[in-house]
Amino acid sequence: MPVDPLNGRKEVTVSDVAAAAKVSKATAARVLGGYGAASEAVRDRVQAAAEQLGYHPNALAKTMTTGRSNSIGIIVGDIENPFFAQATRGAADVAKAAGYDLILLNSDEHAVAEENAISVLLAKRVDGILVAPASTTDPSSLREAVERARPMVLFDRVADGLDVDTVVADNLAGARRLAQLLLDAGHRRIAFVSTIAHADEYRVGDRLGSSSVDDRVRGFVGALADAGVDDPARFVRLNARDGVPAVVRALVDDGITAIVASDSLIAQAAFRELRTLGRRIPDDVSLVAFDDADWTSLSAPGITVMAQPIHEIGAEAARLLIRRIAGDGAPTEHVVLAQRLVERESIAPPRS
Amino acid sequence: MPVDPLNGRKEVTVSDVAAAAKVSKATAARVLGGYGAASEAVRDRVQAAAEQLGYHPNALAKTMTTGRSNSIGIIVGDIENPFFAQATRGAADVAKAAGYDLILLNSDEHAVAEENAISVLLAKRVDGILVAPASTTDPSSLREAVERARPMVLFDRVADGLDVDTVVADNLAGARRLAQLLLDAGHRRIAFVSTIAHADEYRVGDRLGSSSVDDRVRGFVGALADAGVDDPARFVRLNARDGVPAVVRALVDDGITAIVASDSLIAQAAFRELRTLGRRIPDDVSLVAFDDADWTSLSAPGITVMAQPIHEIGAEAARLLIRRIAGDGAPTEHVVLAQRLVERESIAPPRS
DNA sequence: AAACGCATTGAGACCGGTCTCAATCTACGC
DNA sequence: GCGTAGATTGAGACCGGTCTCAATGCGTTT
Repeated sequence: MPVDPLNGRKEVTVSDVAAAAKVSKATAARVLGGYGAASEAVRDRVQAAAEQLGYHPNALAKTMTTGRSNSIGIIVGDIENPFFAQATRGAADVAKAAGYDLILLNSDEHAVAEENAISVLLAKRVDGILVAPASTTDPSSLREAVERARPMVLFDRVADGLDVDTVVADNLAGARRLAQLLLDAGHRRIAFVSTIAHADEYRVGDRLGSSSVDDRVRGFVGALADAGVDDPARFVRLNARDGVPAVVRALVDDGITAIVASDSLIAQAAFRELRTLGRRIPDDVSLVAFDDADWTSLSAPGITVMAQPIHEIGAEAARLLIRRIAGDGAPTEHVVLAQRLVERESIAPPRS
Repeated sequence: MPVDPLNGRKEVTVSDVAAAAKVSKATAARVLGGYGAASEAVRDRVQAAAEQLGYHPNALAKTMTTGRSNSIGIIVGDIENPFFAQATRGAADVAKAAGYDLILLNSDEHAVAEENAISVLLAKRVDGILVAPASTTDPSSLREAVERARPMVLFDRVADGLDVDTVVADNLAGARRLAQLLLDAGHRRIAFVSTIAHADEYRVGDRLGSSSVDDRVRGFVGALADAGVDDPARFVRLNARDGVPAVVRALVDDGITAIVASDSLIAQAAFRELRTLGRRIPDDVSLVAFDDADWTSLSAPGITVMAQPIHEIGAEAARLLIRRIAGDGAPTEHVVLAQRLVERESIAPPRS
């Protein structure tokens, strides 16, 4: 009867049950593990002994032999971010239905933390890994898992040069549509705001560090260019992490009449700053955003948003991963899910 | 050189490194595991071989021997709920700093799912478990972990009769204060709305299934009673899960002049319903709530809320758990963290 | 009773690391 | 050179389960 080092308490093993049931360890394991063959008499005896002794399986020992842990690792930027909480929930539900649990790690969108998370998960022999990559352009931290042939699926953003499955929302089309709404309302001075880090001011053709933001910017710029707006890239504001309020203030001072916020946190900060500046939405500045956060329907005015199928992104990523774990060797898939426009009251024609 | 069953790929073991470095398996393990003694020459040789062969540790094998997994299980109602996402983030940060990762499972506030989650976590030999219990009054699903002496800390709610550490917010005081604000504004017909399931209408002395809601109701009722309100229990509405809007409608029809929403989701539904009914906040109905959700500061009017220290609840729970894992045998602790009132514009005197 | 086929069972190896303790090595002091 | 003490090393057991295959048991047919 072994001793549990955490507290000296004993965990009952298959061997203990076997001895009590007067069968071999292998037979007891067959009964308790639910594989192989056992006579009804032996089975009853083993199960009675297991219940009597209080046997509980050790999943680690099982994994040691089978190589299967029934765990899936999931690495998100920050679980506190509603986007990741929802995607994680979607993934968790699909995983749970298939008999997997999730090991959760936050990367804070940093490559070092992401690489460390990958190592931890590989050491724990997870069956597969879901990642919202910290970087689209430098996926080096993800290569280890790929090289060790551990199934991996990326969600929300892709990683350039990595041949793995991906599940993202159609940010290009979503951004085009948001921009088009503003253009249709008569706006020409429309800004796009993101917090993403980028070395310089945005130029057409730049590849941004997050493909979801890159797609949004390209959709935005493309729609403006198609509408004949001169040099639309000058309306793109990146690196806003140090202060969305300041960026919004400068934009308003520059005569911007509409803002596309890359996510709901940015939109929230913009909303607050416009309120502070005494600028009315949408009379003075129209505001639209990605993601249908709760507040966007409760603010006055409600904000027109492009809602992502967040839950489904997580769920689909988990489905793909589980198929890979099961041995699916088909070519990699790149799923692009449609976004849904939610029109509210934050768009009006510019004041001119 | 073993074969990985997931894909036939080989993982390098300590034995492989030992052979390459011409030392025993035990010596190679000492170097790679960072324990015991090894000469500098041997150490260099082993590390070079490990790097050359691409050795990666197997955490499961280590746990088999040490009994320590460096994983903490966390069971929340629903990770998509901002409360749990934030608490989880708080826990994850403390855990990570102490060298632990989190295994996340959702209970959906169901005892069966919670019991299953406990079993999964125990099978995986997590070092400890954090739980937001599905039931305060029936903690049977949690007993297994306690009986098997696995460290456990409850957060957000307690479980009656379970001798484990707990971390909760001071909901009693928070509710008294919210109620007092409304009383001070002149309200006497104040309703408290919760979605919690309860067999009958609330009666003073009833023990509700979630201690956080129970505390809120008791604080609410207590404040009203102290203010001389006759039979305040009649203003408590439970079981609103099937339709906060209908509950709000009925309350308004009954001449209720103020509402205390037990959480921000309920407040949100009430806000929408009042808006739909054409009732102005706070002119017609004052509305206050627990939790400082984003939307409560962006709505018009902003909602006065009692903000919980959510992040800190998760973080403190993880700190207590890590102490227990480390062998702390002190009597159980019951931490009650203060809430913070955030006053906005949702309170006005009743119309009379 | 013997032969055959199938089901059941047990012995032993194995997963990949940690731990214990005796054997061996090394450095130092006399 | 010898003895001693401490450092280093290796052999083997062990964690708790799964897997393989030969041995055994059982039922049926000839």
